[in-house]
Amino acid sequence: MLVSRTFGEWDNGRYVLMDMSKASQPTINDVARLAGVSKKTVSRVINASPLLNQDTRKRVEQVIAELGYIPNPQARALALRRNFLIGLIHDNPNAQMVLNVQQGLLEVLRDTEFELIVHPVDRGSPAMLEEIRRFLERQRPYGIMLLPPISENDTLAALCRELGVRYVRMGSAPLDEPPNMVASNDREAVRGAVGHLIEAGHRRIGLIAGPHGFRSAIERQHGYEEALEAAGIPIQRTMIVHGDYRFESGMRAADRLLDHSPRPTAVFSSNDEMAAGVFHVARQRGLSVPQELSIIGFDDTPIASHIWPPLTTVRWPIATMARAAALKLVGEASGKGSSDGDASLFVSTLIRRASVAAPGS
Amino acid sequence: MLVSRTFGEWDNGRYVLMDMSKASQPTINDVARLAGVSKKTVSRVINASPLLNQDTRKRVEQVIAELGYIPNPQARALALRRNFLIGLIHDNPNAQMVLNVQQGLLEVLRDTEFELIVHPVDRGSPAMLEEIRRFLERQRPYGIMLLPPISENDTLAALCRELGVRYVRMGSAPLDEPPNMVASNDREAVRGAVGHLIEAGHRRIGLIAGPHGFRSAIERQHGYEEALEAAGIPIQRTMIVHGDYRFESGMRAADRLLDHSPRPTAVFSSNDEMAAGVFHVARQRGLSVPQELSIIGFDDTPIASHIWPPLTTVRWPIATMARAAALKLVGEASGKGSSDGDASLFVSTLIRRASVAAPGS
DNA sequence: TTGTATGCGTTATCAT
DNA sequence: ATGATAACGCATACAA
Repeated sequence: MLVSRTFGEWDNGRYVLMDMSKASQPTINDVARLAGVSKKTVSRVINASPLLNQDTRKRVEQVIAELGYIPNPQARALALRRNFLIGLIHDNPNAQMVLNVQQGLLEVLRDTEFELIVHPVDRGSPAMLEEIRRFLERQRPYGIMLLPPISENDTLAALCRELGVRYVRMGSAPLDEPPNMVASNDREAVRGAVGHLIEAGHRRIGLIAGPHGFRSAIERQHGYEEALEAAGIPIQRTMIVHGDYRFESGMRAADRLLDHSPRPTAVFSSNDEMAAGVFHVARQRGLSVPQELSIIGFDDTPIASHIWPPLTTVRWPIATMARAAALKLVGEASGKGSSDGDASLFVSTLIRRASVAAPGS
Repeated sequence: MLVSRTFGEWDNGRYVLMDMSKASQPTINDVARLAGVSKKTVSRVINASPLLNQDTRKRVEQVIAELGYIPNPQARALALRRNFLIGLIHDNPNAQMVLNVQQGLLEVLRDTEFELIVHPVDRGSPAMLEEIRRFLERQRPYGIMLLPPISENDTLAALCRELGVRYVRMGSAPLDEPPNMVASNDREAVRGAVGHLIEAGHRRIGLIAGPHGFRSAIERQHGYEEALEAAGIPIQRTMIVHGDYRFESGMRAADRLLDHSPRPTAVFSSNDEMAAGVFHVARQRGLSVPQELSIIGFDDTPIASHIWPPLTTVRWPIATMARAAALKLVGEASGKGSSDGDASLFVSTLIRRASVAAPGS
């Protein structure tokens, strides 16, 4: 059958459009017929083939515009044997971070033919890897972005390579080859933050570390330890308490730390949410921040600036990292030059607010 | 050509698998040949056709399992002339809400063949509608979810209907037919919250309203007014200040309200973030919360429980609403019964914490 | 109950 | 420079 299914028809040697109100979208066939060329020529126009007569190109483009023709992504994907989907796989680190990543990713993906499909998973579930494998095998995304903490899972990265799926891992330290990674320098950032406390005169500085097994937790703890060592302050194990990155664990950890005597005059918390827990405990104990207790957090989430007093914290350039990751994933494919897409290491900065002061000030 | 491209080949009357390491995925053809049936029969198995010999079904299923065969979604979409994509369109209300929605949506979509593709837009941009139209015409998603505040845009809803795209709007009040809507009862919820303040003895209650033109802002303001009226308290225009749902605007609004004399003894803020701004201003002025100033917020974002004192606020069941929305969108198509999918009205609840007390207590 | 032929909208091959 | 024809992987109409 040579006549388009619904969109138009030949009438007396002339192609006549149907009423478009309910008709399905125009296809490449409709364009071809109206322009009086073959499908392949239209395809060439769409894909910006260089060898093409300027006149025919213009004519075809005109018809495309008139019809409002849009190529069908599914058909394209089938013919090209590759699609234009970027997957975002994460296990709910924190809302602000996930959203910042989505924003950064989409800034690059916008104006390309790529779409972002989000796929949260449940770390902890033993079936997680199988679940991700099914997702990858089914959708065969063009590439995927892995967020911490599951980005630290080397087995997962191996799975991607096995399946031939492009991937970029986001993390607190370089944990893969540059093309497959965007990393912040958590260790150095924390070293600077704790150094800031030391400069302010603090010597008894508590650490609320992240959960065991998290790369970010390890890096940040190392940063803390390096800062103390550099200042010649001995590291006391009792001044290090682990939390799970959640508010309540921050409260528990603060309680443990503040039970010491002499008590610490400052606390570095490995993220803002736990730092907020420290604020609570300080208030319950009648300790004024920052006069009697200085606090620094990590992440610069909204809570850091909304809490009282505003929290000094470490900000890492999440959106920037996400943009870089997107460029690594679709850089060539989308024509967007990877001018700065080669960057894979990003510096975090200390945001100084009101939660730090000299001890006993 | 009758022989599979890469996956296996006929050898001496027997179908032999190739080395799978680098081969592309098995297709329906491979399954058909290995099982000794036609493609159509395999297709019937996949789509759970009722008229099918149990033996052949089992045999085919076995082969499918052995091969790890997964139907290609793009090919399916092309043949079925409909895909399995659900779009989430929003203009970044707040991170927690977007993420909660995603979570609720995906809870339903999990185990179905649907995937979620997120598409933030820029309200304010005059090209927004055209941008969304392009997205819809290109991807032709099976359905889309619209988040406030753009969900309130009737032109957008009309666009969906014009394009024949299923949609569900999420909002602060019923703004569409039940099948196309999930709504919370903001007005009633705020009435209750402000009623709570009145019961505690407050008579001078300030309102920080949301931005003009937002349905949620209007509903919440109505709730405030209804509560005052019910208690016979005259509504003073000077006790109502508009913000833009952001922290800083909450501070500005609080400054305006607290400049009054006599000053209000309580403030209802139309969201938590602005309420946090009120906390800041109160602290700057040396006003203790809740003794000298009671505060209630809206949303129950993490900040509400992390701030000091913990904020009394209104929690609306976002994830539940998102689940209901997902059921409305894919209910029949996914086989998931719409047992409670018919619900389109959801009740919010007042979460009582420590930011409310009797005036002057 | 199962198979054959054909279509979905696009791109690739190989002509011309 | 352009076109005819055959994929791509799956589903439907119609036979058998």
